[in-house]
Amino acid sequence: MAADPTNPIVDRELRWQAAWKARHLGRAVAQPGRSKFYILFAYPGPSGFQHVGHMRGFTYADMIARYHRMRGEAIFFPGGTHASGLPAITFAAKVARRDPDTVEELHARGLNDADIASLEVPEKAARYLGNEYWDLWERLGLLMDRSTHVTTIDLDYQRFISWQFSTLQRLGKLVQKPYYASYCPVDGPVSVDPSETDLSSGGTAEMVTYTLVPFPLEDGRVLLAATLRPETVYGVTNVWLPPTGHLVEWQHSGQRYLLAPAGAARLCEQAGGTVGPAVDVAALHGKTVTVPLTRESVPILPSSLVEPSVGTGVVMSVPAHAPADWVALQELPESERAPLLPTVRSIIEVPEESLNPADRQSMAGTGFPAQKVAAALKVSGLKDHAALDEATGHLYRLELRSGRMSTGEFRGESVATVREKVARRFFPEGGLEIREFSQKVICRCGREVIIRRVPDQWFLAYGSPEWKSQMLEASKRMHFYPPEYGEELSGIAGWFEDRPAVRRGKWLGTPFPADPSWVIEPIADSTFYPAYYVVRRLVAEGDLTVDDLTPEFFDYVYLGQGAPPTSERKESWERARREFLYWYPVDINLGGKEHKRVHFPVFLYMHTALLPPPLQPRGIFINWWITSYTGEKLSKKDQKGGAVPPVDVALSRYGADGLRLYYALGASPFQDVKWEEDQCQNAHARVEETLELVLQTARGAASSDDPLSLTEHVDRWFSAQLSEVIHGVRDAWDGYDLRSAAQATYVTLPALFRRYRARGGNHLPLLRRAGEAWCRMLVPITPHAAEEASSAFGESGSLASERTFPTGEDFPRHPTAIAFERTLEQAEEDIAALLKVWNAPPRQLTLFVASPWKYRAAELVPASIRQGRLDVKSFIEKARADPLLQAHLPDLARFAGEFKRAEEASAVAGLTPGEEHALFSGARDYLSRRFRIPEILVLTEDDADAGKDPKGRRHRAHPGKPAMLLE
RNA sequence: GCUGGCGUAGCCAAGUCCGGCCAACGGCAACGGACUCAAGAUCCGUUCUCGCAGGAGUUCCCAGGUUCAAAUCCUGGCGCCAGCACCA
Repeated sequence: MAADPTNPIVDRELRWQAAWKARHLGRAVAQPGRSKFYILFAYPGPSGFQHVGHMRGFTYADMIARYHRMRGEAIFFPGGTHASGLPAITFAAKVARRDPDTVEELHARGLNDADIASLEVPEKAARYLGNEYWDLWERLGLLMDRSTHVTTIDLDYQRFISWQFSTLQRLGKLVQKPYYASYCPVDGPVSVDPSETDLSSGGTAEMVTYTLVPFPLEDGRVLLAATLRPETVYGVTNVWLPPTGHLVEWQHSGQRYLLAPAGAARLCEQAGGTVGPAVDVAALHGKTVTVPLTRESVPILPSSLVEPSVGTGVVMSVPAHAPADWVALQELPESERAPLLPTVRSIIEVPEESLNPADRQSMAGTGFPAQKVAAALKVSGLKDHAALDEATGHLYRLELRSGRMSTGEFRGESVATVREKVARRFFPEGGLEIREFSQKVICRCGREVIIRRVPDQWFLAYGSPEWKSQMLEASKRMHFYPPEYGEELSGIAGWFEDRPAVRRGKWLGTPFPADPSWVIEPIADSTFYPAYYVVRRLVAEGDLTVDDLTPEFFDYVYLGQGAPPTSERKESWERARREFLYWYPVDINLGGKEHKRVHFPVFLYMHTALLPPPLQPRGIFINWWITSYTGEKLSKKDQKGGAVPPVDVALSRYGADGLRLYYALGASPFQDVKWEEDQCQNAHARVEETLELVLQTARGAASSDDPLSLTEHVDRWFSAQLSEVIHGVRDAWDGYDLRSAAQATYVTLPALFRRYRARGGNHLPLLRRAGEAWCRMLVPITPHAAEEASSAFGESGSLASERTFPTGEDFPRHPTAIAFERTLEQAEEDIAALLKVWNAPPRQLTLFVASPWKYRAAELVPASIRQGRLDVKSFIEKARADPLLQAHLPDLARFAGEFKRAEEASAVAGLTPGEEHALFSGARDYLSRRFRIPEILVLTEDDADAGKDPKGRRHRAHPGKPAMLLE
């Protein structure tokens, strides 16, 4: 990736990045006796070029790491790429077919045709992209340790994964059982997912599982119907077969079943058995079969509703509850229909009160449920597929959600629970099912993808109650950002089941140690890797070799079992063990919200299985996404509402600091943000402004460690505010409240400096100290600007990034100064309000400070508050006893109500009349400038006479709230 | 359907856990002003309604409820988004 050094922003940032590198700031150095901080983000899969959305989380990780570094902790911030599975293969395939966008990107990055051709090899593509990612991270200013860089297809990583799986197997975390996998007869296992890496069509297909229901004929053969609603067997009136064509015999466990050829072929793949002779359907029409459970005899009838390619091509008819069956029944000739009608019966009831208004409409009228729904949705006949499907789906959901059986042995129980119980009755030795895709799935090779039973699939036993509770137990001791995720996790654990751990087929990954014909799947091999980063660094530095990475080595390093093999390896092995114990556990694992359901739970599962409690992870941080205007997760192709620039373009426009501030300031991390380039532009401008403002404070006095002695009000106020803001920023960082930290540092502080200047403040040593603190506060979010500012202060010997974060302790606090200033601010608001309704340009403003007796009265207010309100009676009592107030009793009654508000101001401020007068007198120039009022007078209520105040406004004055006269 | 999340002024987005300090942080955009020959940048101000005196009225998806007091708590409704299994 070519960064353009002629761009001044880029140039500045490259310079500081080089400086960090020269001082090895990203390098993880264990410092025994000092606390450490291990943070990582879920490594990305090398599936293409990264965009501004990906960088959001990565940048948060760096901000947090940088803050911890400034708290004096040793930092471990590694990174890698996850090439296992399909991403690299997908990318290599795009290169191989010379996808125009991909080729253009590669050319733009300076690759020639030969380079591009080499990327057709997935492993090479993965390594190339991995390096690109790292370059990009460094350009963003992330201070990471590049010696940890690993790709999951590296040999050493595979050694590690191999150990992980042998160990899991030893611990009994792997179990073998049958599994139904999508499978191409030519290419073997394929993945059915919307990205269609393996497919030419059908990526959105879902796997549908039908229950099989046996209907014995008199001759012993069994018609095999397929259904999604086995509980409706109690309402069967007949069996449907296609009008023409043939069925085949399927012989399985000693039975002769009859079903359509497509279904028989599927069952052979999924359950075994063999296909026997064909049988013409016409020979079956009119015969009778026995309904299971009810033992009734019902006829076999032809109907065009049967689709031979779906299910078994045999359908059990339940006219009362299946709209299609009802309609088919109506379309039968009268001679066949008449005898059937009396047998139609409802077997499921939906209580009236569980219907919502829409349901109620569809279930209006009389008749059977299927009849009513078909009528409500205006189903015109069997050919009216759209309406029929809708009617079927509607009734299916309604009865599943709220229906109860009204007949049979499960009478009164809910449909949802009865469904499975009934299915088990048909085949006591274990239910027969047939699985198929909801739409045709075609492999890249052109063959149709089928579902095949894999009898000996290995699973990770996440469903195991002990393992599950171990995992949840560990999660209770963790910190989650946002905290709600902790709660959510126990919900996720509720449905988390065993997951396939390995598979056969073409994808990248580590061979399964127990049987190398399997490859370990990509989630299982990407959740314990934080442990490997520690070792990887030592391999990269040459302290360890790939040959060292034996199972015994990992037992020794991670589990503390065994001993180094030879005396010359002893030291290296021991060092690896020490480093691991130093850096572990993981303090924060950060990832996008897509990882909530799989990656993070498995990350915890793996750690609880393999490591003792003290080494369990301490925290998980989840960031939401940058989305496009349509609310979709952002991708480069989705550019509605404005083009999304590639990261390097965004970097040259807004700088790394601009982007970083955008991420931090735009929204809380726990919220999707719509991509708006204006916001970036603004963030960039704000960085430059802030830098400029900091640089201004650099001029003047030299640095000094002496305590500041402040005598002027504005200086005291400024110092006190700084102390408050800095403490607030520290608190925000401690809670990883990035947005508040950013807002205080880049919005509140600049405003504070401006007001200080506007109020005439110019205490150089104070400004100097404030500027130095500010520089360091800029480091976590905008590190390049921070270095630039810091160097302007002439601080040498160290970089801002290696200093400590300000504590605010060296700014004297003056609580009353803040309250005084607030009094002034309140007066400013009042003046502004007056000016708003004042037409002419103002000539003069007179401020009247309240009479001393009002201050005295205000002091009595707090003692007279009853249930949050001023109790006027007791207030007057108290005043009556005070000599100063006796003369003003009538006024007191009039002002009592208003005192409530005015009291707040003066009680906080602790103002005396003299102080208030001095405060406003001192602010005359400032107010005059700010409001463009030529003349400002400050009088007291008592020393003004009626001639100066004809409307008597001066009597509105309260302590802390002067009366005003605008002329 | 299940599970989770969300609905705040023109747009983005804080606040909601722990009710009052909220006409509601911040940003964008727009408008006015300063500066300028001009534009841009920058700075100041305004942007729910009304008001020639610092005030009043009406707001935080909708409808109820609790409370002296609700964007915030409770009940019901409407609407939007994501994940749902091998896909990292």
